[in-house]
Amino acid sequence: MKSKINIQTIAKALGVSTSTVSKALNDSYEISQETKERILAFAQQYGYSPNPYASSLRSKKSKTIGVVIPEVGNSFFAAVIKGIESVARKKGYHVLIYLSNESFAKEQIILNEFQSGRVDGILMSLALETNAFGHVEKLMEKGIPTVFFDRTPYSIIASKVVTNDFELGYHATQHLLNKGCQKIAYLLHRHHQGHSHQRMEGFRQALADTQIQLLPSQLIYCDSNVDNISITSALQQGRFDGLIVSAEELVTPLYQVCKKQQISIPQQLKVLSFCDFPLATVLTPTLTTIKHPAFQMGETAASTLFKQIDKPQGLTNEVIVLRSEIIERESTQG
Amino acid sequence: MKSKINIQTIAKALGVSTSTVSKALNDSYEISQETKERILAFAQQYGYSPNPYASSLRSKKSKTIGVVIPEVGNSFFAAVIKGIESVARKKGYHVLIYLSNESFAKEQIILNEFQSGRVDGILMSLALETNAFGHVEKLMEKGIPTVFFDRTPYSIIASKVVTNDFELGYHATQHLLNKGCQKIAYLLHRHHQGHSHQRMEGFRQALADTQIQLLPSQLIYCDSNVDNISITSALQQGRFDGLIVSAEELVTPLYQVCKKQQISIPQQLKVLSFCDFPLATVLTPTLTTIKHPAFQMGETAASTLFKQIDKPQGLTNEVIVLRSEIIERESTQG
DNA sequence: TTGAAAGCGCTAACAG
DNA sequence: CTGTTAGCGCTTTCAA
Repeated sequence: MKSKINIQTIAKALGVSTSTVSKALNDSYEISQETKERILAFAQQYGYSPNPYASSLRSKKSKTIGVVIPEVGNSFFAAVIKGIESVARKKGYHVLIYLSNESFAKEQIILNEFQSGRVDGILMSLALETNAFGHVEKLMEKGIPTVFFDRTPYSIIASKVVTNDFELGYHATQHLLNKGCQKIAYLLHRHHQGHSHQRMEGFRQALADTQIQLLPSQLIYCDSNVDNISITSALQQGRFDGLIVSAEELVTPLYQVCKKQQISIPQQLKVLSFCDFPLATVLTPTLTTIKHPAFQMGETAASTLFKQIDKPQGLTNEVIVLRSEIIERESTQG
Repeated sequence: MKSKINIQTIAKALGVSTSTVSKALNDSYEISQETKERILAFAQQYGYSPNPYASSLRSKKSKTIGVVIPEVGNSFFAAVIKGIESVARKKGYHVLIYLSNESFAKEQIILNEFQSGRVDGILMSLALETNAFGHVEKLMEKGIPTVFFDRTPYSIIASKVVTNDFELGYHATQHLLNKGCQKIAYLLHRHHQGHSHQRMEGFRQALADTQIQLLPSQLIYCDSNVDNISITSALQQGRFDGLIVSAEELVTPLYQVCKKQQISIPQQLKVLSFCDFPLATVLTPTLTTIKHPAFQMGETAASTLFKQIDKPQGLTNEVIVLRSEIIERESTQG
C-alpha cells in the first residue's frame, strides 16, 4: 500500500479540524464556500477517497443496496439489474449483486449476512429451490427494507413487484387453444416458485374454461438445464400439439429434442416461451415469447425500495403488477 | 430495527469480556472449548451477526473481493462468475459484482471506490470503451492485489488470465480458409479491447501467410448490439464468403440480416463465432463457435488473486494462458 | 463558520 | 485461558 491518506492527513495539512474536513467533503451547509473548495481541491489532488467502513460504522448507513438474484447469464435478470442500477445511481447508492445460484442454502447464508446492516435495503428474487421462507421472515422482522420482484414469497406479506402471472398463464394457454391446440403441455423446472405457480394456475384455469381437465402428464418437469431425456419421453408419439416453456434455459433442450425427434414446430407442436431473448427472432422457427418489462421491473423495485428506505415507518407492503405482452412469432403459427 | 445485539451485549450477558467473545466467535485457539460453546450458543440463540463494517475497519481487511465486469446477461461472464465464486467460497471470501456497462466513465468511478480499501482484491475485465489505463495504474500503485481476465490492459504489466487470443484468431481464419473461403470479413464492436486486438492480429497473420492482404473493408464495425445496417451493407452482393463474429451479441443481428437478405449460411457465407452459447446448437444452421473455458478462467483468476492476497510482497505478475477450442458445426461446413 | 471530543462495533496487543 | 486497553477512520453532537 502506498499513500494512506485520510481525513486526518488532510486536516493536518490544511490546518483545520477533522470535523471540518468531514463536513466539507459531505458538502455541509455549515462550511464556508472557500474552505470547502480548499479541502475538495486537496482531496482531489491527493486522490483521497473515504473509507466506507468507517463512515458506515459511524453513520449506521451504508448507502448500499443488496440485490439477490438466482443467476446471471439470462437476459431477464441482466435487464432487471440495469433498471435497478439506473435508479440507484441517481440516489447515489451502490448496488451489490449477490447470487444464490438457485440454492436455498446459499440464499439463507446471504440473507443472514444482511442481518448485520451490511446494506440499507434489499431487492430479491427467490431461488428455485426455495420453498420455505423462515429466512425471509427473520430478515423482515429486523425491519430492513426489502422488496421482492418476479419470484416472490407468496405467503409473506411484503412489497412486491410482479408481472400479471395468472393472466399470462391464462392468455398463453388461450393463445395456443385459439391456434387449434388440443393437448397442451407445460414445461417447467422441478423446483419452482410462487410466480410459476400463478402462471400454472392460469394455465389450469384456461383449460378448465374450455372444459379440459389438466392431467399430471401435461406437466413436464425438468431436473437440470439439459434434461433432454424427460422432454424426449414426454413429447414422443405426438402426445402433445402445444407446449408452454416456462424458462429461458429450457428452450435450447426443447429445440434440440424437436430437431432430433423430427417434431416439426409449429405443424406438429406449437411452442410458446415465457421468456423473450434476442435469439428468439432467428431460431427456426422463430419463437413466440412473452416479453417481460424487465428493465422497468428493476426500476420499479428499486424506486419502491427507496421509498421504504427514505421513510421506514410507513412500511406499506404494496404489490405492484407490471404487464407483459405476448410476441407472436412462427412457432405458434396456425 | 429490532434487537441490537452486539459483542458487548453478549459479553455482559455472559459475564465475560468483549475480547473473549470476539476471539470465541473467531474460533481462536486462545479460548477454551467450553467458553466457546457457551458464547456460540448464545450468539446463535439471539441471532447475533457481527457488524462487518466494524470488523473491516479494525482489521483492515474486508474478506471481500470485487469483480468488475462489463455486463451480465451473456453466458461467458456468467460462467466466469461461477468459477470465481467457487474459489472464493472455499476461502471464506465474499464476492461483490460491479458492472461497468461497457462504460469507461463508470469503470473509473468503480476503481476509484476501491482506493479506500473496500475490497481486499480485484478481478477485472475491461469495458469496451476503455482505451486508457490511468485509472488502472492508479489502483495498482496503491498495491491492491488485482488480476485481469479476458479483456486485459495490454500496456500494463500485471497478473492476467487470458485465452490464446492470437492463436484463436489465426486458427479461426485458417478454419475458414480451409473450408474454401477467399474473402473473409471480421465483425466487431467499434470499441474493442486488447484481446480483440490480439485476435485480429491472428486473423491478419493467417491471411498474410496465405498471401492475402487485409483490406479495411474486411473489418465490419458495429456501433451497438443491433446495428443491422452496417452488417447489411457490408455483406451485400456476396462481397464476402466467410465471416468471423467476435462477440455474442453480434450473432443475432447477423442471423437476422442473413435471413432477410437471403444470404445462405454456409453455402454463400461461412460463419464462425468467437463465443459459444447453448442456443448455437439449435440455430439454423447450427453455429461453429469457439468455446472458452469460462468457468476455469474464473477459477484461475480467483486463485491467482488469492495467491497475491496471501503473500502481497511477491507480486509476480504472471500471465496465464488458457486454451479455447473450436467447435465445428454446420455454419462452416464445406 | 469552525473545533473538540466522544464513540460506532470490533480486533489486537499486551497483561494478568 | 481471559481481561484491559487502545484505537481503526469517520460522523456528530455540542461548544466556541
